[in-house]
Amino acid sequence: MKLITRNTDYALRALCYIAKRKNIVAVDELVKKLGVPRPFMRKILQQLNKAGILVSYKGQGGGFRLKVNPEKIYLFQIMRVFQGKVGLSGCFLKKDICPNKGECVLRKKIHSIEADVLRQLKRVNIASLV
Amino acid sequence: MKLITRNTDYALRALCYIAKRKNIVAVDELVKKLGVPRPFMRKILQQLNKAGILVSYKGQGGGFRLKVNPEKIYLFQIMRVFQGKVGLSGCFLKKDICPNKGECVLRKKIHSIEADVLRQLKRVNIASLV
DNA sequence: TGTAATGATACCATATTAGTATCATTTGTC
DNA sequence: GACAAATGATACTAATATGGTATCATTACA
Ligand code: FES
Ligand code: FES
Repeated sequence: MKLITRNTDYALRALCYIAKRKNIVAVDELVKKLGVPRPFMRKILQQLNKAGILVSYKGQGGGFRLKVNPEKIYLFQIMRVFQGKVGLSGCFLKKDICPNKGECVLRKKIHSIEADVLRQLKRVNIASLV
Repeated sequence: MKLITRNTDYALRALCYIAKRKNIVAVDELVKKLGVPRPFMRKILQQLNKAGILVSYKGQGGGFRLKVNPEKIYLFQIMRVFQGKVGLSGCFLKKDICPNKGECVLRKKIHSIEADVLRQLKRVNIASLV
């Protein structure tokens, strides 16, 4: 079981690098510095752009920069982009139409743990990683 | 992203049921009560048996019972049986031989979050779910 | 207008998860 | 002892998620 997948991890490193450089950074530079396969890196950056975390510039001299301050980009956000929402572990029984949902202790406990994990992930920002 | 997979979930429910019944329970009974596919349920129970969480009895009147008190069976253990260790999200860069390992802030942060998740998972026992 | 960059999209490979099928072994009951 | 009722072991299949490639379109600077 892993909390963080590869694309989240790469994304984090890319963001950290871009945050340090404080400038527009092109894919090629990131690829060289981080050793991630170029097409994969491109895809990841494009996703971050779509998610509103990066801003992209096309054409010569183009690349990516952070859209907001690194203090305002949270681990939580990045994970959501690449790994979807946390907390989908609903009732698997009876095709998710469990009548028991309201009182189920298991469900409640798991939810509270998930909530706690989220709270932590929301506290880690890119600035704190640089 | 889901913290808990299906087999962990089924296992938990099965364990809760067995804990309540305080008796030897056969697969057929669990299948009827929980609505989980029979062969899948069997596989799960066998894994729990191997993991030392259940004890099995063969032959007529056979089935499964808890090996230890439900207070001493933790969510953490069950997850480990079906989902492996938590915390494998090491450095994906450079084929896991990152020279940077010692000082990497990202790594440290993630580790501390993982440790926290584990701490919580270790606190939830089957008795508290029944 | 050429070229250096990203955008969009479709595709492929591998791993993990979810589930099935089958036969062997043990054990209580007649 | 024979038989049936249970689990043990193991191998297989299907679906989904992850990790990654390939290709062409679009934009914008020089
Ligand atoms: S049994 Fe359905 S939500 Fe818990
Ligand atoms: S960069 Fe390798 S462990 Fe963080």
